[in-house]
Amino acid sequence: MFTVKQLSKMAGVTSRTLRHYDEIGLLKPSRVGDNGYRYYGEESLLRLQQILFYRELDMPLEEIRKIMGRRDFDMLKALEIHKESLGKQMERTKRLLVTVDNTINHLKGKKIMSSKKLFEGFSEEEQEKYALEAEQLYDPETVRESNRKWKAYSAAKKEAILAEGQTIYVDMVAAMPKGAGSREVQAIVERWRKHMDYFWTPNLEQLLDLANGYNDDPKFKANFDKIHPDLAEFMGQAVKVYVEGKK
Amino acid sequence: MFTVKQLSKMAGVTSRTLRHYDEIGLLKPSRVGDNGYRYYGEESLLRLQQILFYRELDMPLEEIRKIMGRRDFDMLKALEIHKESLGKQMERTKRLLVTVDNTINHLKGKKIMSSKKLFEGFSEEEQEKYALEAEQLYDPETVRESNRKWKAYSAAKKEAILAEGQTIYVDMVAAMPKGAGSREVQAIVERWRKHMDYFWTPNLEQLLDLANGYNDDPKFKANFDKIHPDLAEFMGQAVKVYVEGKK
DNA sequence: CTTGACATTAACGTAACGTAAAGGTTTATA
DNA sequence: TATAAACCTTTACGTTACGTTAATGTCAAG
Repeated sequence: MFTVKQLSKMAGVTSRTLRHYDEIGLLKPSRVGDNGYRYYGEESLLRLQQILFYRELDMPLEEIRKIMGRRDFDMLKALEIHKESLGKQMERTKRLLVTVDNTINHLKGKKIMSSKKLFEGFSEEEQEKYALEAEQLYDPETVRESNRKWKAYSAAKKEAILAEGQTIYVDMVAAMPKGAGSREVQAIVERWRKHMDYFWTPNLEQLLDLANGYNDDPKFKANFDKIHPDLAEFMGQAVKVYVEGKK
Repeated sequence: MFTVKQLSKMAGVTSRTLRHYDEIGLLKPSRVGDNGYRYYGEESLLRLQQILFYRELDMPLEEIRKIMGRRDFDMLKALEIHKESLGKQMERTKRLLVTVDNTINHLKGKKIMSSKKLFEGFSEEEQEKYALEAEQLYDPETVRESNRKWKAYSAAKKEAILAEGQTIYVDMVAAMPKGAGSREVQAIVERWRKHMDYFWTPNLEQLLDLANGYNDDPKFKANFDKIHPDLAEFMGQAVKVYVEGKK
């Protein structure tokens, strides 16, 4: 068990940072003493390391929390992806070094640079930086494939489950005119929650994240759009009402 | 001449960012039209590029402004230092990649890692990142050496000037009990300002930055401490009063 | 001459902590 | 055993570098 100071020194962060991560639920201490002191165990080390890798790529803490909160979060897979991302970062820095050299020669009059060449390496699809990591987030393939529960079902059962999902979404579309807060819609959300049980059992917060994921992730959204263009957003609202009602 | 949108697209920043840089005086447009539109010329390109290089190393905008506001700011020299700094960044990333690999093997049970090895590459003298760049700021050697005015003096004259500086600081220490706002101290500040003229003629804001630099820069402060432990701080206060009185 | 893409200022919002302030706890040492 | 140094706590306001409306003005093209 490590104290705040010990862990912070090891990882090169301040104790304020650890307290902040506790506050936002990103890294909770393994144990809290009667005196209120935070104590971190070995597991915390690996988790903090992961957080720092994500942070290294300027990923918002909120998103880090979402990714690491996933039921199918795989640390080994995450580390492999970090390797790729860090590699991209190195390439970016290399391009910047080239730009520096070019600019030096430009200033010495040995070379002429176009306006846009001056900024080569800075932007250039800057979202691609941690795009890889983010992709890991709400890709339905990944979600199902990596799930033990799902794998255990027979082929026939899988078919049936997927069909059930379809009817739920179709029913939801039919109920949309009633409004997200209506009894009918909320009943369907209840069915949807039970349905999710086939894959994994999310808590209320994760349930909300999942429904919002329908909006955020393009692949997921595309599937919903096929049923109805407003379904994805409607689901988000309906689940929000549902979750708030449960608390 | 480029519009906000054009420049922002080239450099990969938002127009809000450019407006912000204008606000804080980091990058002013070359010309402002009667309609209030900002127009940026070729010089702005190089300046923005510099800013982005500094920003790449997580340097606060305020510090960037200070460095680039220096009378002896040398773009070529700055670019050379960027090369070094970016090189350090690459080494850091390399170490992180090693840490990723080590952790992977650790998780696979092929290796045992010490707690601190888990965080290798994250901190490790993290201040050194742009220490090089910041050093350029208030290092008296750099300042004097790179100054044309100073170089032009004869050896004897240089001696005399440095001696004059000493008497000013000694007089200042003697006047400290009178208080920073006292007539005596303010008179010495006036002498000090004239004295600075031998090196370069700063405006009021730069004068304040310089005096504060006596506090911030360890090398500079060490020299002052030899005369009196409170001199550096006192100078800052006295000059602050002086500058505020002049405005 | 209108429409759409651009520009402006003003002002409030946010993320990830930094930085006191005011106070309890633990540990080393005299 | 006392007491100081070094740790820990919560509370709360401050800061940086913009993002994000909102309300409005301007310019280029059809």
